[in-house]
Amino acid sequence: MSNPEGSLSEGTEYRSPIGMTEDSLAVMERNRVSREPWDIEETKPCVEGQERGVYLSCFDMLLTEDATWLVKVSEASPAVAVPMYRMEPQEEPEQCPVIDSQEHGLSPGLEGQEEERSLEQVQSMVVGEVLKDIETACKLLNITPDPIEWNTGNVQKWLLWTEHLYRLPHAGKAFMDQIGKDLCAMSEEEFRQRSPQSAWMKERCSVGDTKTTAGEDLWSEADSSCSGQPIHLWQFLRELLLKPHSYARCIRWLNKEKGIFKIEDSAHVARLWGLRKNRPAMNYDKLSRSIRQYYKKGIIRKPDVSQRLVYQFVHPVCGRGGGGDRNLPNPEDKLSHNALEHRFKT
DNA sequence: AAAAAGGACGCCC
DNA sequence: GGGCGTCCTTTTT
Repeated sequence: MSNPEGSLSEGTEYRSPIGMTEDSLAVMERNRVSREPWDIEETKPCVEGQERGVYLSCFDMLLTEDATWLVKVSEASPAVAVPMYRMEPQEEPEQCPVIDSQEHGLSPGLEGQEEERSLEQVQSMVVGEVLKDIETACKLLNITPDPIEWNTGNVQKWLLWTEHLYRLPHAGKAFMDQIGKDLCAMSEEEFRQRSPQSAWMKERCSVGDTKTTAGEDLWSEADSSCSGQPIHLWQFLRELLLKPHSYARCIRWLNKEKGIFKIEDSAHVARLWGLRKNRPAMNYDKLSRSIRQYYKKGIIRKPDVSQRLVYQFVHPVCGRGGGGDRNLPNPEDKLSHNALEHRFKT
């Protein structure tokens, strides 16, 4: 039984089972690469960087911001609280309750425990994905993932990358001649003093209005719509597929290499598409009609063995992150990606 | 019942 | 004209 048409008024937020809005999820998800979630062990070296506190790092820009969003959401829905101080990967998550049920006047039942687990998973995902992003960025920049080893050139590279990624004002001069060790030793206050403009930008991102489409806007900015063109449905689907820890519940790869994906929750995907296009009456019937238009154009097709809600990108293309997450020819995408690589690899 | 397929028409860029 | 969004009928799962 799907959502009756038109029942979702404009601006209505989809609330996931764990109590987070789509917007907050979307913000969490920005700029990540498309590797599978849950495997955070491999990026352990980066955790050291976090502990040392590289304040103008991807970690800071993403993690602190994400954590703030998480907290904001938790404030809006008291049933779910994600304390900021619990963002580190836990060695024994079972013993580290995320929800302080006493503080929030809730008695921990089976449902509560399940929510706790979900939240722990979300936290691990956020941390894991951020760490992966850092690792990926470092690979792309050809620098070590451990900031303590960065020389001045590495630091400037990282700054340039971060500024570009988050559209921050140029802050490189403020950190001229700084080596990674300096950055790691820097307190947040020192960082703010050194680059008040960037600090302000960060603040502004954190204080977004969760009730509006702020999250959506930020998300859009960082994704397909940065070209200025209205997003295509196939691009949107790809975006969702690239963010499995957010959207795997509604759409996921069956065979990433072949571009085969399954829509697990047609109503949800349609709702997201409707939100993105500001079409509150969007439903799967209409969305699927648009997908079927792609058959003739050779963009999406039904897989050889046709299954309900399973489609296939006709031209899966491997891309960034080495995970084969590019699925369609997109000249603009490719250009910008190549330009980025060229710009930062030197 | 939900999904799939595709025709038809309208709207907006 | 392209890319949907909407509505529709028929067929399949």
